[in-house]
Amino acid sequence: MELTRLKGFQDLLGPQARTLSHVEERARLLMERYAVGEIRIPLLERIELYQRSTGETSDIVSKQMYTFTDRDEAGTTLALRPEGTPGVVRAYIEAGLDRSDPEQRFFYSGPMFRRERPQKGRYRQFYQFGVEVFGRADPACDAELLVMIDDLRRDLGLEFQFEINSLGCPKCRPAFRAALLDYGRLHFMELCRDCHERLERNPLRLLDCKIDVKLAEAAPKSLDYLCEECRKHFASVVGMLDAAGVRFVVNARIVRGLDYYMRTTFEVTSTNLGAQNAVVAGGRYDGLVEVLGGAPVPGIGFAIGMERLALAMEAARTPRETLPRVALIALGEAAARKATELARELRALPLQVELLSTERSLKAQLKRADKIGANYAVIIGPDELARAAVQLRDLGASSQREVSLAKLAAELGAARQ
RNA sequence: GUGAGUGUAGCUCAGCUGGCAGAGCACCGGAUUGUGGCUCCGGUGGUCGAGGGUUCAAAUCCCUUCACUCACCCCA
Repeated sequence: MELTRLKGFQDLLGPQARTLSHVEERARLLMERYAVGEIRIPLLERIELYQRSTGETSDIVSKQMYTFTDRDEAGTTLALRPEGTPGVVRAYIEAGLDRSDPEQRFFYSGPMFRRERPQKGRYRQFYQFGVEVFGRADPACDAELLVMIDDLRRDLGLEFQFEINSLGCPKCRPAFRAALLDYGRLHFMELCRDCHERLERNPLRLLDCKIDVKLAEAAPKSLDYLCEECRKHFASVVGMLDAAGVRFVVNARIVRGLDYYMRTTFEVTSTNLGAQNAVVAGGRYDGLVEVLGGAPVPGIGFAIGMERLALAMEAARTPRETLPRVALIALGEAAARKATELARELRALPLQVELLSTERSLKAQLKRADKIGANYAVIIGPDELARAAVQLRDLGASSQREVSLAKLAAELGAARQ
């Protein structure tokens, strides 16, 4: 086969697709309870949107975007969205909400694209479910988002580790950054090769080096450099999380790779996911709306890695209840007509009903019923048709009895319990 | 971009120092005229990832290449 799928792209069949949809359905339900409205935005944007917001130096913008030139005269460069936040902020400003009605909460759900080397839990097209809140600078908002994630976790029956940190604001971050830079230069000879690179590009990243763990742990911490307002904000968030019963740890090494984050940042991980174990990440980005040409409105948000969450679900083997499944077996043309009508009736109960191929033998159809995991087989042939009845077979118990057509729905309805 | 591992039937894999390509599962049929699973019998199914080389002979050895997987980087 030569027309195979692209590297890092995946086909999700049956159960896999189902798990992903299930996670999305639960998240959507939660959004309703948190009064968060939906936003649908394009998959394609001008490249400048990401250059300005995500940051030129970030790996995402500098080497992971799928870009191409449009066919217009100007030759506009377009990019498939590598993340959701910039597009949402753009739409928010474009709708004039930053001026007319700044306090807004949105969620989005859909595919993102990054051209990275794929590995477990990381794909070139991946699905994110994200929430963005605008116009709220108060710590209660930060805490509420984390509580929201904890609610989803509980609803899905999973265990997560929450880690939070504060990166400070434009007032206090420069001092921290400078201290980190000094530290890096002082210990330059002891740093790994990647860290030499990090020192140049993004000193904050020194903190999550996995090689020189001791060196990273001894490095200056942003929490020690917070200004008075940032310190109060962070303490407030911590207090609210405690009060709400969210279990978390403060981890001074949680930094985000994107330029726009400030103050509260967080990362939520799940064990047994392999190396790519971050299922949710986010933080506050108070300057971003302004950077993209809007009013100075604060913002905060997070994104859920949907397939990572789905992987965690599969690993936890969280069972889901499903409707009893009925295989409808018809023998002959007249019976098939009756079965078509019957299927509709049973589905309305509701039951999962699969009408099997009416051209195959009874034996073949029963075999098929077993294969698809049906709980019951309803058999209707010429004899049954004449008596206005069906054979109701319990495939688990291997028992079978004749039931009149009039009573079938009631019988199977009782089986739903 | 870097490193490691793996490519043999639809799936999981065996195949030793080179000598007739195999097993289990799955699929189809039969044993059973309209009764699944269990059992028994039979059957379909192969570019041994691809290309080149060594050899009387290559799935096996050598070279090249491609794909997949995991990890690094980075990130959801």
